[in-house]
Amino acid sequence: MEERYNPEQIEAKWQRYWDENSAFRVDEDPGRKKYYLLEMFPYPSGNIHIGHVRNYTIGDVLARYKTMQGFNVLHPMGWDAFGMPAENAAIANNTHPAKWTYANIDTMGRQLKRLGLSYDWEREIATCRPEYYRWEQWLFLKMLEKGMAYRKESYVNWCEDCQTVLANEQVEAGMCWRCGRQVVQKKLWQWFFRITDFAEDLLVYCDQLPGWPEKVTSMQKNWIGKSFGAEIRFRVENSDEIIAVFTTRQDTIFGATFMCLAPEHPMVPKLAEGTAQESAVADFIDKMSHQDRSGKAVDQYEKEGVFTGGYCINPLNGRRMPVYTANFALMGYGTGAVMSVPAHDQRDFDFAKKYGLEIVVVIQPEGEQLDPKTMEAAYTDDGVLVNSGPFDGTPNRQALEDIAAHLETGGIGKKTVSYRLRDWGISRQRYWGAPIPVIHCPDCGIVPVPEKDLPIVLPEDAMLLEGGRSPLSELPRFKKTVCPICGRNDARRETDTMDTFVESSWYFERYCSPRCDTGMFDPAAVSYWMPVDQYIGGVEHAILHLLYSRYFTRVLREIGLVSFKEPFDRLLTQGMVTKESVTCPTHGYLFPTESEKSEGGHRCLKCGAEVTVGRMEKMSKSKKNVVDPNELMAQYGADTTRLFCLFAAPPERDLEWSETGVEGGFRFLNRVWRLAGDWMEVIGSAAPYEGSPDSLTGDIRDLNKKVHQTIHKVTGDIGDRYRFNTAISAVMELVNSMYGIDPRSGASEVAGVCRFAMETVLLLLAPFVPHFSEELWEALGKPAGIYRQPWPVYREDALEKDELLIVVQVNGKLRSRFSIGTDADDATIKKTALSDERVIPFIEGKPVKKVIVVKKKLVNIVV
RNA sequence: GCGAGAGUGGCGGAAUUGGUAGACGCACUGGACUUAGGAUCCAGCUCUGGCGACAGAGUGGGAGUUCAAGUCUCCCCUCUCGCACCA
Repeated sequence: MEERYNPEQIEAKWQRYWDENSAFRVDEDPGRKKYYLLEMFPYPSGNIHIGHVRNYTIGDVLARYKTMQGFNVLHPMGWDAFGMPAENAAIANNTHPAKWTYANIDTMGRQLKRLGLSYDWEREIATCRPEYYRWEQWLFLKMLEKGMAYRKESYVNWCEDCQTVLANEQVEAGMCWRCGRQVVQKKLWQWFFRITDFAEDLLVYCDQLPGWPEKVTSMQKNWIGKSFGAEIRFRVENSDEIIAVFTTRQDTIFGATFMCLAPEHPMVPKLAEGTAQESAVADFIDKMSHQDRSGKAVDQYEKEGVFTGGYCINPLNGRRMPVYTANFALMGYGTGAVMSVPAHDQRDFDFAKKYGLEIVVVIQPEGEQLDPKTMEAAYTDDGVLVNSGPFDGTPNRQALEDIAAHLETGGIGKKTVSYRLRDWGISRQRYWGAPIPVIHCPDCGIVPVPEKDLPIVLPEDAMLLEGGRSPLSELPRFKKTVCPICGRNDARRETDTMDTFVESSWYFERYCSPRCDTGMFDPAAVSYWMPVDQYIGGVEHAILHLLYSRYFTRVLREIGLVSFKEPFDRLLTQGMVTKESVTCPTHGYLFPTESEKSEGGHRCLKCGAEVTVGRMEKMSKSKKNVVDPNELMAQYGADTTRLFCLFAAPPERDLEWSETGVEGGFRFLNRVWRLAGDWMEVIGSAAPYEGSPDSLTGDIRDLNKKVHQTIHKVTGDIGDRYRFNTAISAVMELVNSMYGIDPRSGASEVAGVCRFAMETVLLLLAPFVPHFSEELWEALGKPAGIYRQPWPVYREDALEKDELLIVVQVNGKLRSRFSIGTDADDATIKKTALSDERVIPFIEGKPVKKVIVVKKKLVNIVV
């Protein structure tokens, strides 16, 4: 073996070896237990970043570990290749999204291979290829047939910059999730998936995902947003029209003094028609359509509204309630109509104060007398009903039930539940996506593309129009088509494409049979591999991607293609990678090289001002705190890069990047390398010691035990707990104790135990630093392929301690400790403790009240 | 406001079931080897007092349960993340 550890050379060598031997190729094998390990596939943005490195390294450790444990491990990789960044890049560089995407796939594929990840590259997929999205189009047709996909005209979130519709999930705080521009409302015909049909099922099963972080399931539950209440019908005065409201507080209905409708509510213009309010209402509606009415900006908007000119009647007390349209009423929740109870709802209270509307108290708290004239805020807690006719005196919790029942018998309303979840709008007025396979015929209307005509291929030679608009609607050879039903030749092909979240909602099933050309996947392959045993990715996908994937699995089940309900058995959400940022008061974020440490702190090299160092922030180009994995791998190699990502923090926590920490990892590998070199002469030809520890003595006996204990510890840390940081530190400890051993000394078993220790270190390190382990494994004279070696097994009898270390406490305080033979009984231990010379001064002259002996561990003397 | 998580040395983090707080690593300090060391090896490293053996304090703060609490219970503080005019 080489004297010096040269990662560049050995990493290239073993990557070539794995590649040439298709080392990680797998097939279905009913005789072996399968394990499907999946990391969230990347968007081919151009370069891998450190977050990818962390994500894929965590997955690779588990994949390699499971392989060594004897599982048939499916570990695939592919590309989430459709989407807007490709279009943006195409505009910026005057190229084509396809060209840009395929070039990036090529580059990033090489970078991932440079990390030594154990993927079955023969299963690589890219969602922008017709072979892939053709089956998505096929599924769309199935969903259309089953009524799971439908078209409706509706208000949608529209981004002026991106010239496209955004799903609710893609609106963050009222802004476009990609460009940050304020979202406006626009009415368009859109395709939807009926995800709300599964709202209850998706919610219920959140509690049956024990392998998921609670954080994620609770976010999903929150997103689905189930609330219990009642739907109540209010009659419009002098009309047959009915306005239905959804409320969770039907107990306060006698206190409802007015009503608020969302500006988009269809009743608003009807009520205003012919009244003095007509133009004021029209102005308000117009104003609201330009205003951001969700998210953060909301705090800044005062509650405002306009009287519509109409009234409705409170069905329980006949009160004449003015109907307003108000900015805080949302068309997207409940029925878009709110029965306003100012005394018991803060929003309604504010609104009533502003517009001088009446406040009627209907719930009195115990021992207090609320007076509408002096109230400064709504009273939202429990109490007893007043001013509520027959319900006076009822506790409000009880009244919730009673009033709901009363409404139901009177045919005025019913108990109901409302979900926050909306149907999934999937239409995108974008080019770089999977075309929606339908045809618009002037005679036949919406016509599904016949299955035999799939795929509808996205023309890859069309260039984007100015502003990034989709060329599809202006490309006659795509748009113009013949109606498959009536044969009219002026039918129009749908030019919207699908949301990219559609592709990522089933890719994990495609991996099971990625080249299947008879369906979305081969059912036998899917039934062997699915569900995914372990899924790993960023928490940023906690709602969107994971909820859609769960939904799609239900769709596939409904259609009869799969028999399971949940796609991902266990989920690990890894933390992000952070690094300290440097900020200058005038120049903003600085690269590390743009500031200098000097007396009195760090200074900006541009202006000399004192800079702020040390805030840990997510790595990003704009914060100038990124670490380039390519540079790291060039400097230290893939193994060190992997090692640090695993060692610095447990997977689910944020990882603080530290340059000196990386060097520490590199130092450790060098330390093992040197030790192997030192020992090689002695252990190179020795047989590993496999016997019982009983025939060993002294240091070498201790070492042998330490090796077994380390196997035990590392196996538990990787397999049960996913604590790679402590697994690595256990191996470091073992290596440290190996440094204290002279393999050339003493007993005849020394060489064998040392050989065993070294082999074990390499096997335990194999999932973490695979190239390094392969190289030294080979240097030990072993055949290449440590990745397929069985995982080491510990001997139970070697885990037992030779001596017990007993801790002695007096009144719970540590006072002494002593070693004693393992056969010592509690009485002996107690006696030894009581006569311990360091214990005596603390118990002398005091009566011993009680002595607690914890088996083989501790004595506590209470005086 | 609602939901989730976190708070331990100078730093990242250990402590798996209530039982030795600070494993492992980084930084720092000292020593060895060396022409030299930013290489390597050995040692030290929570705080306070003491030359020292030792003693006292100590896991965000406060109470409690217990022979024993970083760990369990209650209250409070701080931070991070998610959702939020949700009727």
